Amino acid sequence: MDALTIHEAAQTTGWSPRMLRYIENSGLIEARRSPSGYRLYGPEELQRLRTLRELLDSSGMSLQEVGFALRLRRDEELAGAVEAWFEAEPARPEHVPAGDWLNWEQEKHQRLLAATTGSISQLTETR
Amino acid sequence: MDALTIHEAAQTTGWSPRMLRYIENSGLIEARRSPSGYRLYGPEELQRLRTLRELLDSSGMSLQEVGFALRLRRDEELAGAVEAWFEAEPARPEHVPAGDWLNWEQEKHQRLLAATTGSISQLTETR
DNA sequence: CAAACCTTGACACGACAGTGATAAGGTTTG
DNA sequence: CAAACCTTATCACTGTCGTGTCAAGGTTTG
Repeated sequence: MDALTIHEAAQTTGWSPRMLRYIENSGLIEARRSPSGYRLYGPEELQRLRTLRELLDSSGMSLQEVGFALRLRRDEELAGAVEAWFEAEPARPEHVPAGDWLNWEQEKHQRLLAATTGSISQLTETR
Repeated sequence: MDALTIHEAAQTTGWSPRMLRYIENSGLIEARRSPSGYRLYGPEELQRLRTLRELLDSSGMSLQEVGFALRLRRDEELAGAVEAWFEAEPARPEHVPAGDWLNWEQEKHQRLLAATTGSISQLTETR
């Protein structure tokens, strides 16, 4: 039986059992379950728990941010939308007729949205 | 003078002046300043403010998460550490002698740390 | 010069993240 | 079978995010 129960896993990884459950339903590290529903932590999960702690400590990230990073790499569309927002930055217009620039920006906004966010924009409509 | 003051910018973008300042010191969108220190929002900033709102609304991200995404793309080392953590996932050991596996994980952890986090590890030491 | 802006800093408040503790009930095991 | 686990759910508390508001003081402008 090369798997630990939640208390044992907590022991070797330095997390509390509470946090192990919390981490699990944040989607970061899920333990497999015994027939009766007990969490079982194998070598891989213990490894990830230890490196997770290390990651948080050394980088100053929050659990939630790691969760977000996970979301970013799982959700292609989300990553694309974020990417698009950052990429749009350098696009500074040089010469637009005075009085028109504000409006021009509005239109550009529309164009960009249509071009970049793709199916996300369905959800947005005219709100 | 093709730039708006903070109130005007708030007006056209739908943010409050308060939030414009908040967004600024979260590092997301910085307005240039007039000689006396007033924030001045040009076309580009207005554009970004509008698309930022769109991004938040359509993707369900928080401001803080966009801020984190920014940090991720500015801080190479941070991105590397996160990447390394996710990449380590599939590396599941197949056969380790019974009784040794727990220890093996410990060592692997050390190796991985040394290999991936680079100069970050200086900060971590033996804490 | 007074009204209407702007600045930074602070207090406040609801929502949520992170975490412990505790309750009510099922499982494993000496 | 009782002790020592496990499960989910909930209450509670601290801290941070997102946001408004207000204070004290500088700037712009009719």
